[in-house]
Amino acid sequence: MPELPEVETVRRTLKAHILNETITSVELFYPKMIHMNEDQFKEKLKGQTVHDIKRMGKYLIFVLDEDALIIHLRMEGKFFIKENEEKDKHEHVIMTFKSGRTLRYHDVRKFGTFDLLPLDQYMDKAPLNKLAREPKDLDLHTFYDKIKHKNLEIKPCLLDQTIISGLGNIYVDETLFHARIHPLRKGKDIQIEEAKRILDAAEKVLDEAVLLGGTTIRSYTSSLGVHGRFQLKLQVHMKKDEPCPICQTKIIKMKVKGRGTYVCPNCQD
DNA sequence: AACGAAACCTGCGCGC
DNA sequence: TGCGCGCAGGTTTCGT
Repeated sequence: MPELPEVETVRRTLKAHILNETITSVELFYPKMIHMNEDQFKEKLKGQTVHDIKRMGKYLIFVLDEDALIIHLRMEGKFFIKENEEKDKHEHVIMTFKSGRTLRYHDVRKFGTFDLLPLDQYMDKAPLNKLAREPKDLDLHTFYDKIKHKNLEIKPCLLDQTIISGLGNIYVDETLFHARIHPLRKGKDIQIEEAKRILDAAEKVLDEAVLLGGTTIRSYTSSLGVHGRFQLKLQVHMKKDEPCPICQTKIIKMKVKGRGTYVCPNCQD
């Protein structure tokens, strides 16, 4: 669920709360989510201070003294800041700071990932080295060159973070609706003018969603208690059988490469 | 190389 | 009430 706007919202909220905090200890309850030795992970983090929190696509980057902690929330990852409270069943990483406060990583599905890499290397290694730019920074021709030979449908192209970053299932549906492009169109059949419409629509959709604090579709609490409001602006996603806001045709739900996909069969072609 | 499918997980809502 | 099943979805891994 967290796509670029939700991750950006988490970034801003987290930064306001834990900037300049120094890590005194780390507890790890699901070691599979880090991609290194558990003891090394804890030892390296200990003593480092959070100097900045950045974001690239859907990744959060904690800038520490020596290392970058690169976090992907995947489907359901979220953070909470607590004092001494008891550990929740779904908290998999707990960082304790000098102030006594703790940062809890909570993830029911356990899909999230943490990677710790030296500051001078993290851009050149997985998971960030192949990440594409996000819509506002992506050059039209760079984007067009990556899709123009693809036999793959445009929707999965847009979900591919090495082609364009930041979009997930919700915002791809919204982007294609605004661009008036059907999700089943092949990448190679997209004209450059249409590619421009897609980039413009993606930028606009993401910008507005960031302004509204992202989308909260699930009923349970979001990261740090922040609730987004963009769900109120969704045009097609989750709108099966409702009238298209432009032409009143019923929105249909279909599967595209296994993903639930909402489309106005009249506006998008 | 390029694509498809399965895997990673858990909770929820459904039909029976 | 309880059970099994499909579904949800971002990304990696494995297979073709």
